[in-house]
Amino acid sequence: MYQKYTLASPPSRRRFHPQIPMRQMETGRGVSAIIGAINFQRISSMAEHVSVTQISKYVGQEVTLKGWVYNRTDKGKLSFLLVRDGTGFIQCVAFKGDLSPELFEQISHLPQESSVIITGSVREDKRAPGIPGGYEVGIKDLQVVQTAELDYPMSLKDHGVDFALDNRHLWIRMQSQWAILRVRATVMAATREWLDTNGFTAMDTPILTPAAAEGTTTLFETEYFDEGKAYLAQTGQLYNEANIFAFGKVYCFGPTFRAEKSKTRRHLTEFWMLEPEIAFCDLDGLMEVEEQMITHIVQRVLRDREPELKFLGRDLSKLENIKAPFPRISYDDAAKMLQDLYEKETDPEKKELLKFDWGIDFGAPHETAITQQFDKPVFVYGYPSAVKAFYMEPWPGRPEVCKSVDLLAPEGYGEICGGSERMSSHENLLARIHKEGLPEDAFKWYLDLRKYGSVPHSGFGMGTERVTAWMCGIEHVREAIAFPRTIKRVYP
RNA sequence: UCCUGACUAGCUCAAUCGGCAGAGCGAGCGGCUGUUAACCGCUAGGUUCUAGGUUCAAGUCCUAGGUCAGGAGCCA
Repeated sequence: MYQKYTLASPPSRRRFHPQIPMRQMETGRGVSAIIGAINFQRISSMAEHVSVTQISKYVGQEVTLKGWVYNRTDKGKLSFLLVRDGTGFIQCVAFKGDLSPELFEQISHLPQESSVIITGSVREDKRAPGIPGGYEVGIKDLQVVQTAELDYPMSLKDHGVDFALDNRHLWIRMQSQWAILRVRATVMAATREWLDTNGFTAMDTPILTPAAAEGTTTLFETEYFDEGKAYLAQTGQLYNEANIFAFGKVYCFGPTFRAEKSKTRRHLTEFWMLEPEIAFCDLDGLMEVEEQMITHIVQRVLRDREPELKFLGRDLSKLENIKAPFPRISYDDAAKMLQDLYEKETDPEKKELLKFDWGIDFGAPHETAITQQFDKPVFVYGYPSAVKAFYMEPWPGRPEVCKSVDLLAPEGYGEICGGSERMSSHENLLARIHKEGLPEDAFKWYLDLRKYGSVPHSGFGMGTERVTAWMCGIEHVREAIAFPRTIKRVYP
């Protein structure tokens, strides 16, 4: 089952347009010309231009809003416009008695998505819908910049996934999608803010890379002049390991590409990954960094995006709780926990999904089962080396296990961060590269890092869309990025 | 790549055993001073994914193909 998208749209009527010369209206083919006309002339006698986010500061004052008609409801001598300006949604009310007959007629026939400049007085009114809502503007004047065409496709009520995504360029105007993408922006800003104020240097790592960094995943390939093939980066980590020996603590934050044919609600082929890397840092130190940073992100989203989260119906109490420290369990303990859960499960279908043997990686049902035992994100550390990347430091005294750690978000959101302490010995790394059958030449520079002042160091990757989806309580990561790229979609 | 399912009006969906193609929303026109996806009346809107087949008769049954979704695997 999949959640339907609820979208609002107004009744839309248009009988005449006073700002278009009659001569143009009368020509047969003139309709599209009329609709397409843009009027940006009459911007005089306007009050101060304010944004919807700031509207509470202007109660009792006359202001000007610039935005788009998101919805319209007519009620006799009243016309309610729900106007969005990019920063929020606010109700604007036209009362026939306050306006010229021509202007009221025009307002009460404005099509959805028409661009407008509105002047009016701000008042508090609990009935007024919007984000944040509770305020409305009594219209004194309204200028139509463009009367939108009548066939705006993102209509009211439910839309299927395919239709919504085909119209993603318009869908992002809708309240739910707008709210999600605002949260995303705040997640990203909070991430950078925490890192920048905690001694990290922002480094950009290459997007075009010579070969598979981890030697496992499928990569997007492209021609590279006379040098043969280049590949779109799946991680900046190896470069960041070089960067820390120059800058100590670094991070990269950019697009990442995975050509695997993953087809789930947690995967995109192009997503934005944050990757911090830290010198003189072991696995315990890494977990501290992760929990501090995640705590900061969650608390700042709560502070700055409460109206958006409330609109999305997010249970804020589930997020208010997210504060360091987070519980830490070993892979061994997680395996025991899964065994107990397996034995307790009575539903045969669910029982089958929980089946687990030491040595395998967690599947989605396993992650979900583990995180359901906690009301905070949980660290699972010490995975079997066989299921993790070649560069991870072996656990002292237990070579079959490595110093890796995944951070699993609650409520079934699963892995949001994956990291490890990196192998710091030249000898061990070289041996592992040989064992994996990786080309030693390609890793010469990476091996050099272990020769000239090697230190214990650690780092992790965080999936922006997964964190955003968790913050918003939405089902699928494709809504947590403006233009998602999935196995079946590169349009729009 | 594998498993499962869906495809009918612009959108979301109905259509009983194989028997006249339907509704809500959206669009157009009209009504209403507090609407929240308003409500009420009227109007327009269809190559039922494609190609074959069975049948007096196919949206419905059969075959092949297409598109999309959910899940698995892989990963952040």
